[in-house]
Amino acid sequence: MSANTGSTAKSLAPADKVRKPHASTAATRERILTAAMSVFANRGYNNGSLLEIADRVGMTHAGVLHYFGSKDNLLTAVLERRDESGIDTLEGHRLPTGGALLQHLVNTARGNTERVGIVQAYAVLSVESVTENHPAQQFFRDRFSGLRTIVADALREVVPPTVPEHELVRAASLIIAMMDGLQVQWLLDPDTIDMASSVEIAINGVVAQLRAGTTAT
Amino acid sequence: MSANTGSTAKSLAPADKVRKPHASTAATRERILTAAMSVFANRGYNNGSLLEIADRVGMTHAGVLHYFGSKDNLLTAVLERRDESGIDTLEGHRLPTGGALLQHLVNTARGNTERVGIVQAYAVLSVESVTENHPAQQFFRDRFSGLRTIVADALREVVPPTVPEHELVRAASLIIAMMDGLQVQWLLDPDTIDMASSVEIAINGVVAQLRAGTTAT
DNA sequence: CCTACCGATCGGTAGG
DNA sequence: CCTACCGATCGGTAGG
Repeated sequence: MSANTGSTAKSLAPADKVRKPHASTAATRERILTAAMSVFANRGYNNGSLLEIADRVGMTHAGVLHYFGSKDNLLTAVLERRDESGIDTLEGHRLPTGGALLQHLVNTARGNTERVGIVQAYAVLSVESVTENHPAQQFFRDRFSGLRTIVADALREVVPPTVPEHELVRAASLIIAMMDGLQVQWLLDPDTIDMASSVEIAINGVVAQLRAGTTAT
Repeated sequence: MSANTGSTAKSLAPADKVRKPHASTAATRERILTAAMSVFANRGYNNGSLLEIADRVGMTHAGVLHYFGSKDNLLTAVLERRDESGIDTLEGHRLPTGGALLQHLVNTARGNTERVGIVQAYAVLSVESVTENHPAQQFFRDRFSGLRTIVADALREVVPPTVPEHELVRAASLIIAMMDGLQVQWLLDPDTIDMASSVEIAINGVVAQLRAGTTAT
């Protein structure tokens, strides 16, 4: 309502229409997304409230709904943001392949140590998604499926071509499972879990096992 | 209040007081616990309601509170029940050690395939516990800590004595993390994840790595 | 174990 | 982006 300016992206002809009504809708949406990510991380989706999110941004909960329509939509938007945890970068942006991707996973685990909020958001939301009628269920199903493919592809490049496909996929799911499970232990006990080196050791171990072809009982 | 008797364990003299008012307090508590486990599994703790639990048992939510005092207490009681998932048997009962315990883990993973409810309850509640002020936070911190010790002890028996303690604990945390993470992927995609054989392969891999002493970078 | 009730909170809508 | 409001739900208590 009041005469806000705040130009951010779109270049407008000087005195075009009403001369920038708000502090840029896009920027406000970003602030809401950041707050929402944090609240969902700390409380979970069901237990996190629009009021708490709104308070952090300095508006009412109706204001938040004005920007995202519903709580479900807000969650979806949070999950689809690309800037999140390193492991998420796996999907959107350009990604390394082969050994470089495996190294990227280790780097991600290391970097995640300084991103508790994001780690916790994904840990909490991914598991919460298995509950009834959770709006993020399909998102995480697809995400795990995509991750498995990417990691399996990377493994393929660093092991003998004789290793069968299903072993690559299984190894990939094990690596992803291990990273996710470690995050939970680390969140509960940050001092006794060393995510970075554990992930590194585990990945090296999986690769070594695949190379040795000793994956049977 | 009213004259309850409810003989279940304690042997009472035949015509002692009022002669069986209810269907045994202990039995009712059990029925509530079973319902609560199921509801918490399907909805999580915060989102699961006393009303839904009460409905399954056929009473009002006030009735449930009569037996457990508060929702928090009910959760605690659910978590402390011993009959749950195999991996929980790890704490209470007599347990195998060494290779037999590792085999027990594999059997547990296999058996869990037919206990979706229990698996989901532990998966959901353990991760939900990392959120703010969650009543089960200490429970799961202790649980992970205890599991790490038990698995590390088992590993010690099957690898060379030269393997340092901290590597055993790290390997233990990796095994536990992997099992937990796999459960989430399996819950979302039961057909593409083979928990039993994956766990078996992973444990064998960890042991092989420890024996080979190649756990470094 | 129920009826009755309370205060609190929640997501969403109207309507500007 | 707010005020004002709604219906729904929730955990817990009183008081039997």
